This record gives sequence, C-alpha cells and structure tokens, in this order.
Amino acid sequence: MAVTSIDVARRAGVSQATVSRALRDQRGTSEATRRHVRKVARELGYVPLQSGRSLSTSRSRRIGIVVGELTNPFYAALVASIVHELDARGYLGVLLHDSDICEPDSAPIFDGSFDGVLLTTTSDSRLADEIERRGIPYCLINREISGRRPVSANVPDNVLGAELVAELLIELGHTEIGVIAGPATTSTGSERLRGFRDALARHGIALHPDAVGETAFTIDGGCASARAVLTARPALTALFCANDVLAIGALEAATQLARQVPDQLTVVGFDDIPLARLRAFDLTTVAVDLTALARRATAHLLDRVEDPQIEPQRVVHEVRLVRRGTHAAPPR
Amino acid sequence: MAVTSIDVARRAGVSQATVSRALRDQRGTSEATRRHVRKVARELGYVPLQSGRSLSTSRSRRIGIVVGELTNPFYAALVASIVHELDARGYLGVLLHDSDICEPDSAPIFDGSFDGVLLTTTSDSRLADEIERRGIPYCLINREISGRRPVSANVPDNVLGAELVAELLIELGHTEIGVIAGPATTSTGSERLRGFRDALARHGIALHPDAVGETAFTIDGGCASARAVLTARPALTALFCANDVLAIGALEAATQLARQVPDQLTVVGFDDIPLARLRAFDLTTVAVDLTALARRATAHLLDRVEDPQIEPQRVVHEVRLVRRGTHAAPPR
DNA sequence: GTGAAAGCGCTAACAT
DNA sequence: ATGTTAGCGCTTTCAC
Repeated sequence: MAVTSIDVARRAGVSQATVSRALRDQRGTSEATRRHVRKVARELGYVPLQSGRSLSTSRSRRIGIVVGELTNPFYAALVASIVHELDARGYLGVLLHDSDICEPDSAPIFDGSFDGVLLTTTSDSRLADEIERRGIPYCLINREISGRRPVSANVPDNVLGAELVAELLIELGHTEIGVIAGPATTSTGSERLRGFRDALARHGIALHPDAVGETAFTIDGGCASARAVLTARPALTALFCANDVLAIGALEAATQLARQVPDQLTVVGFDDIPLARLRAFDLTTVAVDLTALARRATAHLLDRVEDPQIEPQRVVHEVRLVRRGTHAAPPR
Repeated sequence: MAVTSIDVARRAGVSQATVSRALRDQRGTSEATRRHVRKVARELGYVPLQSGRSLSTSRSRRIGIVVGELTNPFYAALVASIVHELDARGYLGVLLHDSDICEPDSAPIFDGSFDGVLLTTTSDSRLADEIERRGIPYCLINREISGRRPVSANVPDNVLGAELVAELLIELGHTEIGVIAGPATTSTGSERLRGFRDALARHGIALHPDAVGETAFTIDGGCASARAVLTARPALTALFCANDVLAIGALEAATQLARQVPDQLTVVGFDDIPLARLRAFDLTTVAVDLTALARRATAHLLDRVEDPQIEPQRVVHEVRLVRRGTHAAPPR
C-alpha cells in the first residue's frame, strides 16, 4: 500500500488534518510545522491520492481534451500548445481519443474525472449536447458545431481565409478551379468551402460539381480526392484544399499524375502547419495562429471552471495568407 | 450536483449496494432487478464517479502514457496505436506530456491515477527509477534506459537496423559517410549510432568525428545538423539519420544546399513513418512495426497490472530495410 | 438475492 | 494553530 497522510501524521507527530493543511500551505498552520510536515512527507515519498482529494472537493484540476486525429500534425501541435497553457495554470491536460467517448454511458468525461473539457475534433454534436446538459464547462477549439445557443468557441475565420485564397487565384488569372473539401459535418470543412464558393461567385466563377471533392482530413484522403477531381476535370489549373494535410495529399496526387506544381497546377492549403514550410512542399496556405487559439480557449475555459457565472464567449481569430511556392498563374 | 448511486437506488426502490452490483453485472443479482436498475440509471443519466470507485478499489482502469514529442509523427502514431490497444481491453489511455512529470512530488503518475504506465520518450532514468521504487507496473516502448536490472521493454532492433543501412551504403560503394544521430541519452540515438559505426568499422570504414552530428529528434534539428555536417565535410556522399524526422530535416538541408538527392547525396532514415513514403520524400528507411510495438507492450503491461507476479519481459522487434528513392551509388 | 454498514484517503467545518 | 469529526460516492464484507 502507498503512503497516506495518516502515515505522515503519525511520523510527524501531528494530526492528519494538519498534514493536509500544511502541505497545501493553508493559512492556519505555523511556518514551523509546515516545514516539518513537508520534510517528513518528502522522506516518506508521500503523494496525496487524487481520488481521495477529488472525492472530497469535487474537483480534479484536470481538463479533458477531446481529439480525434492525433496523427494530424495540426492537432498534435494544437494539443501540445493546450497542454502547455493548462500546465501554466496548474491544470493537467488529459487527452481523450474520440473512441473513448463513443459510449456516453461510461464516458470518462461524465464520471467526474475532469473540471472541464476542450473539444477539438468533434463534429458530433451529441457529445457537446450531453456535456452542456450536464453542466460541464467546455470550449470548442478550431471546429465548432452548427448554430444554436451561444457556446464557447475559438475558431479561425474560415470564411475570410477562403476568400483570401479565392482572391489570390482570381488575381493570378485562374478560372478552372477545384476544391478538396473536408467533411461537410465539420465547420472547417463546410465553412471553408462555402466561403470559397461564395467569393468565386462574386467574381462570376462557378465551381463545377465534379471539381469539388469531399474527404476525411487525411493525406491519403486528400490524395485520392485530388486524383479523382483532377481526373474528372483535367482542365483544372488550381486546387484549394480545406487544410494543409489535404494539400499535402493533393501534392502527392499531382506528383503521381505528373502535374508540375505550380507551373501546371496551383495548390493552396489552410492552417500553415509546420510541415507546410518545408522545401519539399513549400505550400502556399492560410496561416492560423494555433498558439493563440489554444491560449484563448484554455484561458476562457479555466475562467469558466473557476467562475461558472462567466458568460460563454465565441472568438473568431484572424488568419492571413502565406504566399509560398505552390501558386502561379495558370499555364497558357 | 451530479446523480449518485443513492439517487438511482431511491428511484428504483432498492438499496444503494444493489445498484452498484447490478450495474456491474455481478452475480448475486437477479436478472429482473438488474434490468430495472439499468433502466432507472439510464433515465437519470447516472455515471459512477471515478474517484469514488477508485478510492474504494485502488484501481482506475487508466494507463498513463508518457510522451514528450507529440508533434513527432512517429510518437503520434505510436500513441494512437497504444490507445487503441488499451481501449480493446477496457482501459483508458491518458497522455502525459513530459512537462507534467517534471516535479516528482505532484506527479499525476504517483497520485494513484493510473494502474500502470507506458514510457515512450523518456530518457530520464530518474522517472523510471521512481516508478519502479513505488511498484507501479510499467513498460518502456521504443526507447529504453541504459542497462540495469531487467525491466519490461519493447524496442526495435536498433543495432540490426543500423547494420542493414551500413551494408546498403557499402554495397552501393559509399565510403564518405556521415551520421545525424539523436541525443546520446536516448537508446535510439546511441544504439543506432553505435551499430552503424561498428558495422562500418567491420568493413574498414571509419566515421570522421566531423561527419557525425547529434541533435534533438526534430525536423529543424535534423536540418541544422545536416547543414553543419555537410558544410564541414563537403565530400560526404551519404547520410544515415537516426530517425525519419531527422532524415526529413536532412532532405530539407540538402535542398537548401542544392545537393541533389539521391544523385549527389544518399539519405537514409529509420522508423518508416507514414510521411516517409510520400513522393515528396520517398525516403529509404528502416521499417519499425510500431503497431506490433504498441500491441506487445500494451498486452504485457496489462498482464502485469492484472497479475503482478508476471515477470518483466524485454522484447526486441524485427526491423527491415525499405528501399525507396533516396539512395544511389555515390557520384563519380 | 438483497440490505446494512464499514471503509477507502482526503478536505473542510467545527471545536478548542 | 491544531485536533476532532463528518462526509464525499463508491465497493465490499457480512447478515439475513
């Protein structure tokens, strides 16, 4: 059995309650006993049991982070950033893979393990509904869930980003344009497509149905979808991809189909993940400041955890176009 | 306040103990009450509180997974695989970023939150020592810690992998060879370097000190180190990188220095991460089956969790050379 | 098959 | 400033 606070108390010659107080630097303990108790606790290697603590306080100082695509570099980086922010405020970030929460019954989210939850990948609104219903503080990051009552969220300006890309392509003179979109069920998938389509429409350019692919946010998905689109519409000279992972897949497809980028094909992504700036890709893309996304969302969530009165807040983050090497004027 | 088992008991007209038993399908509860209790529990949205449960059982059905470099695609994939395996046996995988465990005092690893721990990134033996001392079941994955008493570990055959690369390079006719090694404190860093150096030595080829870089396992590190090595020893015709992330960095460096791969420079990696097979890299590398690594390690850890009598087990996994497009004979 | 009661280790309210 | 006590929600004897 592990060392308990009672063991420490006995050894230090004080009551168990004093141990508890002293180790948490509570006022109402003399400097002397505090030091003494600390010393004994260290000697014994005492670590307070989390379950005892949280059973008594109804708090865990842990935040659940729901991520689906951990192998997606964007989410990996986002998570790293979130974990860092949480740490700075004394919270532990716990990653929950999507699969962990399939069954709402046994979901660790609802068993009191977390003081709050950050939802990144989630497109399934059922989970968010359930979290809301149970009054667990939460905040959406990057993706959000189709409109209803105000909820806390931190998202990039998807529509603006898509517009920036549309304007770039038009400025370059492209008219035969395709899109590799993400799942329509995700806000990043649908909004980026919609913003792009609308912006093109304002310039009198229509997207042909066959020029629009929809796929999961994976490299393989992007590659397959780009191949399909480029095969169906060989005249396309530019491809807007709903994120960088898809764009990397599209670049792979272009290589496989022997289409030179950017001379024969322009490819633009979204997110500006670290891989994008590698010379191997040198991807023109829309930069999302995921550190800012993580920082804002985390701060807001913890504020709400510590004071439930605080109103939900939706923040839309600026984006900017990063011109690298995968765009050019269409071939004549 | 959340719904408790007492609420369910009252509503179902049974005792609290019966609720507890019924929901866990314990023998000693009639099929009828079991169904009834389940129904009421579902209606009320009851989820057993984890802290109550684990305070009472000293078990959490949670496994801590210590990872440092989550943004390293290899570890991201490894973690995804581990989480999957754990899930299959009814355990929850909880990711612990290295930073969470800096302070051994408050470390969540020691507060009873986990039934066991999987250590991936860790090169710091202090943590493993402490885990061992406290009798927490654990298993090392991919990396291990320099020799001492037998501990559970699942690692790739680093020495064999390095030999395969050495033989490939020699077979191609390279003699001016460099290495981008990982940190000497990691087994993947040191063993791959040692195995490679020894294999070359057996063929009468020595590694010049300036031809060996040592760096953190990041793309930027690999790039910077490769630049340094290639600048110090311009005659080098081949570079063995201790993992694929470093190799991707080396390819970046080659591009920056305008060295054609593979015609002017051969680059070989280790791990065979998904990115490696992209045409943008088309990296020749040593394949490690991380799914097997994850599966074996997870199974063994859980066996030990459920039966502490089981002996620690060290498993060395096969590796194989994957010949892609970044190797060639040296230029004449 | 089910209920009553003890106890897991902690924090917090109440005494002193 | 410190000790005493109750209680958090669960599992698990032990009676019946």
